[in-house]
Amino acid sequence: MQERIMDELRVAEVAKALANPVRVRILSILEGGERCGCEFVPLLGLDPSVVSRHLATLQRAGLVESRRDGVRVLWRLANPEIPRLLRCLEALACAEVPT
Amino acid sequence: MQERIMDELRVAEVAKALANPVRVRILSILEGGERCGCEFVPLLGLDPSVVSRHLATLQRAGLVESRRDGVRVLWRLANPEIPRLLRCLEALACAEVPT
DNA sequence: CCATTTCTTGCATAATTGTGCAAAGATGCA
DNA sequence: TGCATCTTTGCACAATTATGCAAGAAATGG
Repeated sequence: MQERIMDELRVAEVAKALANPVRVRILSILEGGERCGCEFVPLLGLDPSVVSRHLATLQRAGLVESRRDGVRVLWRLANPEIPRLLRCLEALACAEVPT
Repeated sequence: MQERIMDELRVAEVAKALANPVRVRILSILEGGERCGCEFVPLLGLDPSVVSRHLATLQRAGLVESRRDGVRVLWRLANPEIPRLLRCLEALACAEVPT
């Protein structure tokens, strides 16, 4: 019961990290491999500060990891299960036709 | 490219519906089968209006469906893939230990 | 040390979300 | 019709989120 609640909190936390189109896009880009943070700025058309915060949100949720390479920070998916999760969400996103 | 954006919007919409512990709990309860809306009130300890809104949110995302049975409304999962999605999220929720 | 590039943080602001109470709707039954 | 039960909606309020600008921090190279 208590663990149920914790479970649902953590699941909701992960889902919250996915609950934004920009962050979904970031993850799907990272499916292609490691990327420098600055690469996302032109790709997403957002301020660097905004990109930084989205990446931090994904990191807090445990979905991405980073390493520094000189001035740059390189980002990658933190878990090989993430593509499966994205496919799962896409399947439901396409299936949904609520009336 | 355009479809990419639509895709990410819809994925984020579905994720947004999952981005709340109460709604995750509702879905996991519905994994056990159809339930009357009023059953959730004592289970979740929330006002009936709040329960109604959470169910409406899940319905808008295409995750649950309902049918009326007299004065009651019975709810069920709208897609058999939802348990798989929940297991996927749980796996990531447990795996995450961000430092 | 200074300049450059990349990244993060501190505001401020607009928009969204979660909640409960009260009231209104919907349905069935006496 | 009137009542009881279940559900939804209108309103208000607190909390959270997304965004951009400006400023600061980190690393590199001259």
